[in-house]
Amino acid sequence: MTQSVPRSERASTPRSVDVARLAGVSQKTVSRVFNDEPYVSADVRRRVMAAADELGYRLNSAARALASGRTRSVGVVTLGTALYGPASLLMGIERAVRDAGYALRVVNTLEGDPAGVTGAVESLLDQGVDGIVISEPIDEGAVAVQVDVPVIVLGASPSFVAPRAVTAGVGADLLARVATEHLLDLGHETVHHLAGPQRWFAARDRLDGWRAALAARGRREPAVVEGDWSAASGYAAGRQLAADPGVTAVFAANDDMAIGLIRALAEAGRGVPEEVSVVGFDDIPVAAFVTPPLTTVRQPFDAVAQEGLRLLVHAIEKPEQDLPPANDPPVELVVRASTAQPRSRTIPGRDR
Amino acid sequence: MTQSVPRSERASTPRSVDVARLAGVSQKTVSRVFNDEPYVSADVRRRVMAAADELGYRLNSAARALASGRTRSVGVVTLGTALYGPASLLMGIERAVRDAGYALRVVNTLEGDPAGVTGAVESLLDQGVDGIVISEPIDEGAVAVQVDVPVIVLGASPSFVAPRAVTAGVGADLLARVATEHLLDLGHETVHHLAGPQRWFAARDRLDGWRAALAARGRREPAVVEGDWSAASGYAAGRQLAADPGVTAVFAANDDMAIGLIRALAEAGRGVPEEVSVVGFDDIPVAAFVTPPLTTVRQPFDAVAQEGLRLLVHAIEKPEQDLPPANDPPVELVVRASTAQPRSRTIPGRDR
DNA sequence: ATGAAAGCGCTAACAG
DNA sequence: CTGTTAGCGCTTTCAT
Repeated sequence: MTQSVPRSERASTPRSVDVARLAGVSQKTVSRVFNDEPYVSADVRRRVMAAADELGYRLNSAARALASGRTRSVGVVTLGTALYGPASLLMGIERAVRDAGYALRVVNTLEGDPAGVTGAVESLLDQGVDGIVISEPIDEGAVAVQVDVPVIVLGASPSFVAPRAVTAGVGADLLARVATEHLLDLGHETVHHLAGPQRWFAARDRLDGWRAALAARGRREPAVVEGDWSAASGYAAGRQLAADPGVTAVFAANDDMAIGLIRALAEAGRGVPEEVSVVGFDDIPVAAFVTPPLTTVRQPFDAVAQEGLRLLVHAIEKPEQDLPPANDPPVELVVRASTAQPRSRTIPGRDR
Repeated sequence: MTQSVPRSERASTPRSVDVARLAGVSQKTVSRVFNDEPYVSADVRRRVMAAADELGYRLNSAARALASGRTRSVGVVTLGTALYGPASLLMGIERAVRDAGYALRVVNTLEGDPAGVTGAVESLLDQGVDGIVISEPIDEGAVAVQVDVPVIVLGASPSFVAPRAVTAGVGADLLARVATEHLLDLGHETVHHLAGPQRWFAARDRLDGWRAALAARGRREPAVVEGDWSAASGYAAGRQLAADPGVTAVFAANDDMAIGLIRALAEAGRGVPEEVSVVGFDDIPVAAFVTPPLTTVRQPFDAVAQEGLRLLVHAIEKPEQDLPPANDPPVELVVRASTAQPRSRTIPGRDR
């Protein structure tokens, strides 16, 4: 006999057949109702829903995925840091994914992880996602996997390559350009740059924007100082920059570094903004409340996430169509008290 | 004829039968190899792996989940904020989940979301997770769903109820107690508290710890000022507290609020730490670099996540066994420059 | 507008 | 140590 109680208890959770039986319809009809398919009379739909409710029925996503070949989920590869930028983007992605009707699976790549992005993507593929978001990646060369689902890279330069991959930009270069121009507009001869780690695309973009702004006005390009995003590295850079009297304006690639920088400057007796102006990047929550309140650039994380997801979902659901045009997210410079005109400008008769 | 080409192209991805055929074994053996089951000869294992490699075979997780009844994934419900604390915890959870061999699915509950935690849990259940982590929840009353998988609540007081739910504590009350005692030890008569929003368990725990510390020494308990975690709310609270000359020490429930508070105090001419000592909570990355460097309490996010996951995995994999004892994560007070002895103590010919 | 039948690719249970 | 058989609960395809 094979009629015996199969697997475990069997008294378990209800399946669609149970609902069908109770509603007096076929199992397929239950499926139709739960998938919002057409050709189900309002009455039947109601009866099915009632039966499902009574039983506490829940669609089995594994069975659904197996039968349909789609998991209705997207995976995101993140850097695994609580840094304000990446964390904000992740939250934006979660929201956008959910709004699009997908579930979200997350895999981090720890810095220094040998498997890196490739390993993370692989793990997502094992899980069977319908699409992949790579958030703020660092440069590790191309991803060495055969990826057969659409991939979108958020916040990387378009040079990031992968099959079926598109890029949706934070446009950090533009933002960096705006920050640099603000300093130039105030009258500074040139602007120094406290860059992020150059393995990060996000850091490189900011460097590019800074460079472009200087070049556009024919200004001298000072040597770049590189930090690691941390306030501590900003502090170290600040000690170095404080020693150079030619430094009157610094654009830091993120707010944490800017804060460390300002502290080092202050300790060295070079007040901000009296002697040196500083612009940060991100507009972290405390930026308006540190001393001095930080002029910074705000990134539109939610907009970037939404935009990226729009493209990804399009690629998933309409594979044969071309991608819709990308919309550029808004740019915002928040001017506070850490930037001012250079001294030589405010007190004309030479420097003070 | 049913022999015609079924579903789509069929030239698609390889399945375990394909691997089996190529390796000259049965399909079940392939399954054995991929599940690291015993009783497979080294030779067969090698052949199977080689065949899988050649074909680019990947286990189909949906089929596996359907057949086994387990998804090998855990879901996490988070608050959807980039605040340092919650974001750090999330990263810790991701790591712990992956280390435990599970995949991670994430659902946020936006503050003010009508569906709330219940909706988030529901969505995780729809996705078919094996276990659920609820991270740093806010109080919405009990979760109104029939949950048939283990649930662990991170950073909530044990009063949070749900079927099969256990709590792994951040032990924020203990940490808050340490912070308060530090201030008392410095000689302050009492300590004011700038609390977080009381709907958050995390905020309540800190309040409790503060209260306990005062009570233990028989100190007067000043009125609590409540903020919303933001530096802006800390600033507002600071303006209020600055007006009260009796305030010589404040314990803020997080660093952001502490920073806003310090700014307001400074603007009101009440220097930190000369006139007022301030302790924060979290040790955010910039805490050491703001002015003055912030004395704060560091939460062991990774340890909490690991500990929580250990319990959850135990509950998933050995449902009939009792939970192992919980290990209390380490406590750390980071003393920097925002705290000092009160003036009245340092000036008179008394102490020192 | 509804139903019947046939898998989706894998693991479980039991033989050998 | 290895293979056989029977589903897991749903969607697909094709009838009706």
